[in-house]
Amino acid sequence: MMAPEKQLDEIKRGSVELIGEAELKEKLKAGKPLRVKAGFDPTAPDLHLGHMVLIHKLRQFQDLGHQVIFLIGDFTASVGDPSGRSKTRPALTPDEIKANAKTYTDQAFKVLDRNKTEIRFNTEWLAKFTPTDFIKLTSQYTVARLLERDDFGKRLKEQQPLSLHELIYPLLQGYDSVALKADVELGGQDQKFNLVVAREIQRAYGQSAEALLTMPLLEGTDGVQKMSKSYGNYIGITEPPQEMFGKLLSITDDLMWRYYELLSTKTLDEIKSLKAGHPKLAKVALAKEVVARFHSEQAADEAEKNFEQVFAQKGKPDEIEEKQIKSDGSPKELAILMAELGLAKSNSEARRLISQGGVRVDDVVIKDAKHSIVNKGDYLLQVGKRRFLKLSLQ
RNA sequence: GGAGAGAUACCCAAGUGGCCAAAGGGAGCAGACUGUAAAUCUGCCGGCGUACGCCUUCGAAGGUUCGAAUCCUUCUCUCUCCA
Repeated sequence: MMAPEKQLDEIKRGSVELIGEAELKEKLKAGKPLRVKAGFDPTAPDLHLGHMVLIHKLRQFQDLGHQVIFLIGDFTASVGDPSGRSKTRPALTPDEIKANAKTYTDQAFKVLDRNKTEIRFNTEWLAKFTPTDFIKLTSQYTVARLLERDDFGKRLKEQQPLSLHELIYPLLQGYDSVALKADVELGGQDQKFNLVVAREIQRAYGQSAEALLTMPLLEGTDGVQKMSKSYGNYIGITEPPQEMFGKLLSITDDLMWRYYELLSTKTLDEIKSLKAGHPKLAKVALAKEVVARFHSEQAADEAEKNFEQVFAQKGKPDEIEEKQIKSDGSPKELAILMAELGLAKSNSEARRLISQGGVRVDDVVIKDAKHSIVNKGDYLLQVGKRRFLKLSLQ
């Protein structure tokens, strides 16, 4: 095993904060593999690059020879995390959770070593909680201290709802660490409060407090808000290579370096030399690296080629979705066709797109909102810069 | 338990009887410019119709009125203060 100091350097790389460093060092010196925990919420079945920041870090722990615990918060998910207000989450059935969890782990194992990962669900211990257990847990912490949390205080001030069960959430999450006897917990920066509570809960239950490693939140493709499915600014790791590549190239330059910092396996020196070159080249390299990781080298090459073809040379992708529509011989209004084909949400929207010059048929910009397609045959429809569809009118 | 405030379109937020499909901002979409970057500028931004227009929408359900997001009643939810 690597020397404790060197391990610490590796562990801290890219992180925001490491709490409990001294104890961690002691544990490392003891030479026993650490139990490293990170929790995930199985309400959304898809992982995106934002989750990968954490998983990437978990992988590093694995490489250092530690035991990684991939905790699926199936119980806490039903409690509802404090960030989503007033939306009643549909209660997932055990089957759905199982299915989500499988998708989750399958995706995570593109980065993690499956054989070295312990997968756990927190219903395992939380579902067995008796009222007595529950009271014992809740008596370990005071309301005032819970209200110290920014989220909570802010919501109170802004007159937003704050439910009782949300206050309890951090305690439950903290108990996970007790049940798992975690030595280290990873979490996003936004999880800091919950994580700190976990340390105290562990102490209250007679365990040594885990070290906390917080990672920055990856901004989504908009470059402002954290990557999240609900903001629609995410890059899902199961997205097709071309999609992934395109999204990565559309991020801002500043954001690109963040992605490098948090997701790339490139060394700091390599990144430095990329910074000296043209940003476009660096962005392509990033996009290729990510696509290669979640798909394959080959897919990455193809995605790049396709991209250059479509955008740099204003060509078309090699593969374009095809749809057929039956014609009765009468002229078909383009706008209506577009709505039918899903290229626009409504006829009106389609008309707007057309009159704004955003629609091409066989490479010709159509500006007449009343434009109709008369003859049967094949047409290539293009909306905006990147949406293509082959229409076969029969 | 008592008193008060509030719920408006994807989000924030104006609007207190007709001029409201509903100001403004953000997000989004399209165009110009580019490196499909950012910034900037332009247009659009509930649905249907080329348009005058029509239909559905302002927490929910009823009611008053020629006419309601706006007034009344009940209900649901949230917040604040007091106990």
